[in-house]
Amino acid sequence: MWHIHVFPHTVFSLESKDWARVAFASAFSIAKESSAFHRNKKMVRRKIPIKKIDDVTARQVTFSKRKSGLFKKARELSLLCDAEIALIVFSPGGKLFDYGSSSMQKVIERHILRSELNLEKLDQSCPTEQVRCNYADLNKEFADRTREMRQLNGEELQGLTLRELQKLEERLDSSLNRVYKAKVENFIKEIGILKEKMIKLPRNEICSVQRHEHEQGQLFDTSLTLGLPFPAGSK
Amino acid sequence: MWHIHVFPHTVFSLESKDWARVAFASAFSIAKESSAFHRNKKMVRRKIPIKKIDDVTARQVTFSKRKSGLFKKARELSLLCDAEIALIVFSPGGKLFDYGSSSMQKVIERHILRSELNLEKLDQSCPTEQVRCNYADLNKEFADRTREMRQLNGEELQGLTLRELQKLEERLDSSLNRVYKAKVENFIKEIGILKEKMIKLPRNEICSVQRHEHEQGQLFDTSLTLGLPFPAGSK
DNA sequence: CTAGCTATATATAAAAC
DNA sequence: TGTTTTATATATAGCTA
Repeated sequence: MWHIHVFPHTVFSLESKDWARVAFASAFSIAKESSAFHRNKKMVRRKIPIKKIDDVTARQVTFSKRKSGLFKKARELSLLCDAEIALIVFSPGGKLFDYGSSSMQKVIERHILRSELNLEKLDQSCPTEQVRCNYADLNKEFADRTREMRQLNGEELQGLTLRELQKLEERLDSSLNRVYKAKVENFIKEIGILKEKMIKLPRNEICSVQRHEHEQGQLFDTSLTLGLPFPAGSK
Repeated sequence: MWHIHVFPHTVFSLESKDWARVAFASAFSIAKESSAFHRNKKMVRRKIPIKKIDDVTARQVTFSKRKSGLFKKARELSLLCDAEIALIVFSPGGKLFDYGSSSMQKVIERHILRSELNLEKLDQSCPTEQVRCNYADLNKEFADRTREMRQLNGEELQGLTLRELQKLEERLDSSLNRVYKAKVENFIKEIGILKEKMIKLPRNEICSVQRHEHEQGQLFDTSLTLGLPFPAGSK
């Protein structure tokens, strides 16, 4: 495989070297005819570091451009993926720009619902009609969540189809895997801590350390049950 | 100074990038005639229309990618231009993602201040103490339930102790067992139904039954995948 | 779902209007 | 500020692991 590189970014690959030469030779002679050959453009668009732009004018221009880009992206994401989105932007000058995929208010309220921190504030002010509506929504969502969790607990499985059971099982299995991994990580960490302690202790205290290890026996048993190779160097 | 390399030995140097571009463009158009080109080419990254993506998997992937892009842009705009920004996104599945350049709440409050619509609404009804209490309770319970389910899903496991992880694993494992059993029962039942149908049918229709069985192939595959050996992590 | 990859599509810095 | 142009930087669709 042969490559034609037009630095710095473009690479074109060809299977035959001869072929590449011929192609390029032709291209070169054609290119020489071009007027573009004789133009000399300057290069622009440097990469900028992500920190506050010092120059005021440049900052404003960038703000304007990037803001419109951001809103466009938000709109697109909402449309493409059927997501509910709220975007609020205050310019440095204090001007407000916003976008809400459905109703700004609905999205914000939904957000507040999820945030315990905001709960106090919510209690202070008077909830609106919409909040009460959301109360019903929350109630419904809660019921759904409860049913889902029952099924995750392996209850109420009668009504499910084979396919649904299959999905449930896969979900549980992957959850189990993650939990297992977390446990193993935790386990390895604990082993590390124990080893460190052991090294630091003077010889005449080793005994008590060993007792301590024994108390943690379950920890070791667990690892063995799961087929973990015993960590190298541990005693 | 730009270079065009025809590897490994031939190098053309050009003074302007335009030269290189034109030369390359010609080379490329010639190259396109080559069968070698067509053999290896695979076209990717088509432009997509901005409307809801039908395919569920693709939608999820796109959501994930674009979401991170959107949050990145928001962060950048906030940093570059010293703007106050709040971004709230609910996935189609109801999961919440948010970003606030300062405090989410501060930005939202500032937004609400600016919105006359909200001011009117806020002046309206005050719910009773009872409703507020229930609402808060429900909200709290919902949050708890959500956290619990996340853990059942194998997320947010960092804070848990080894013992808690162990319990979680046991719980998942027994759930998995129940689901597995339910599935096997379901499976056996379906097999029974199929057999019964087969017996009832006259001989000359056996053929079609077999075709039917074939269409249900996944059911059998499923059972094989699943069955045996017992699901990972089970004891 | 997370993570990379490649080729393309988009966003955007700079400059000029 | 708004737009357009240009050349580059970045985002991301479709795949794959």
